[in-house]
Amino acid sequence: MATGRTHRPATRSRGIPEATVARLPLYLRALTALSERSVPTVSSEELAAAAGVNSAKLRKDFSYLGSYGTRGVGYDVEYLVYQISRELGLTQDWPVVIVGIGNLGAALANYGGFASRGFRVAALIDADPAMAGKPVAGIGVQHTDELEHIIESNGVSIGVIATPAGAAQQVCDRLVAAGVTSILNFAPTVLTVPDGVDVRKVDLSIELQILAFHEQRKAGEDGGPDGGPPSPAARAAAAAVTGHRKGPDGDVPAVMPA
Amino acid sequence: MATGRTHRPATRSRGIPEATVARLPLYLRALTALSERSVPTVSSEELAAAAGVNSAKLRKDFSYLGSYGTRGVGYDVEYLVYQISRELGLTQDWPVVIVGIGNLGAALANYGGFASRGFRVAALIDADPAMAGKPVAGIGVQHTDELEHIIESNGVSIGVIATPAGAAQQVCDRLVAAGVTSILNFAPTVLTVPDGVDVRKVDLSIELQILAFHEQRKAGEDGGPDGGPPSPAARAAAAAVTGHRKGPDGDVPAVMPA
DNA sequence: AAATGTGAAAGGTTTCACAGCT
DNA sequence: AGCTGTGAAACCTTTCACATTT
Repeated sequence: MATGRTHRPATRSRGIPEATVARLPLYLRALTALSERSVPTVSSEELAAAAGVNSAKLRKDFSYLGSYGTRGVGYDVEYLVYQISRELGLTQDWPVVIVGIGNLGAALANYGGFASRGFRVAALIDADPAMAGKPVAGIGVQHTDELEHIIESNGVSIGVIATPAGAAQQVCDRLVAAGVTSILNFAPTVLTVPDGVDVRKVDLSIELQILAFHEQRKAGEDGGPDGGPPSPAARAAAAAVTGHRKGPDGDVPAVMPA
Repeated sequence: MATGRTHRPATRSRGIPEATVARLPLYLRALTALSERSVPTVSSEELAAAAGVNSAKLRKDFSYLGSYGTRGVGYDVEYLVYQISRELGLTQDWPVVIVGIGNLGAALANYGGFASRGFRVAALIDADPAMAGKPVAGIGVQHTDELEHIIESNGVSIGVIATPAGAAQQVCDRLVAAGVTSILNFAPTVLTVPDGVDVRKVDLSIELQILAFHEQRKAGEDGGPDGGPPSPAARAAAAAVTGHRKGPDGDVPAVMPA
């Protein structure tokens, strides 16, 4: 127990696969661009190319939403924009709070992608009293003390955490207690949340590490049959190598009590 | 043709599944924290809890790396830190360039996660001549003209794109032409790259949209058996609703010519 | 003729459950 | 007794290929 969950089993009622849901925003973006050029219809082949996927996948994805295309013709751009927006819940607008207005928080606040498309930055919150009142992206920063009040009076259900790792779990707990049920976490920590709360994580150093893995493989590729078995040899020797780096991952690591 | 690729088929030689690779950094972070507390060994159960996964998955993941545990005991923390670091290629250091030193680029430059663990910010690059020479995170910003020179003279193989969407493909092309083979893309655009180049994408608005989808489902859940079939009804009516929003996704959308 | 929508096959990932080692 | 390592089962995702519709 106590481990909580991580995703959701899948989706309820209409059962759209999670992998499909994750691609809908991609399609929507490509469609929006087409819509602005007043392109009336698009084939699965064209749209797939614009979204960076293959057409069979796209058609399968759309088939979960319903039959919105016309055989021999393609998809009506405006209609699809509407259907996907609705499916994603973007026809209503979602007030969002951003907690932690450091470099990253400020960047997020200024990011246009929030403002357009259904999301509205309802408040910026920071623990530093010196930040209070300062305008960032045209919005005054409020102190953490106000957190519960802000969430409740604005009916916020989506929170963005851009604090140092050490503060993230605390902030998360307060957000959840105040009624937030979806969290986008930029802090390099595993958040523990009750059932029914969704967490998505964006982690820069993880992405870089994945790239490094593949990069290493590429390098080894022309170097002959190296990169072979890990050779479970000198344990003692290896153990000595490690040595503590201070500040393991940018901020306080704060691993679960568990 | 022209569509390029997106991931890699899987992995070469040792064949570690992609899903496992994506979790190694998570394990590494948890292990590093344990290492700092001088915890000598850890069970799959404990480590899994700290990393936010279940223990069967963790054991399966580790089994692809080799047999690094001791039955009845658990895993040696230091030894595992070393093995995972090595597997991820973090025992060498990777010079990285960040292109686009706006709000986000500056946040990335200041993010400690880069500096620690094998990544070194070799240069910050921006197209704005007014930025040139300004120190950000203790590093002087250089002009885009220098890009090729910087890449080549530093042997950079990993690039981070934090430019507006409209500039991203151009920057990407130049990075690739200069020798970069791994790209972390923060711009909300699909990048087209030649085979052999890896791209990973971090997209704030996509993450938010996925959260909104689930959030919407939650709301419908107590409202009875609503959120039912999409009801493929009035197309004309729906199409009228859309209407262009200016600035579709924060920045110039720049969809592929394709 | 062109392009969708979809069963069925193939491939990948997670979970189970237990044999095997310490 | 305790915990790892792993085949086998269950599940999810992608791709194939083609019947169906306009």
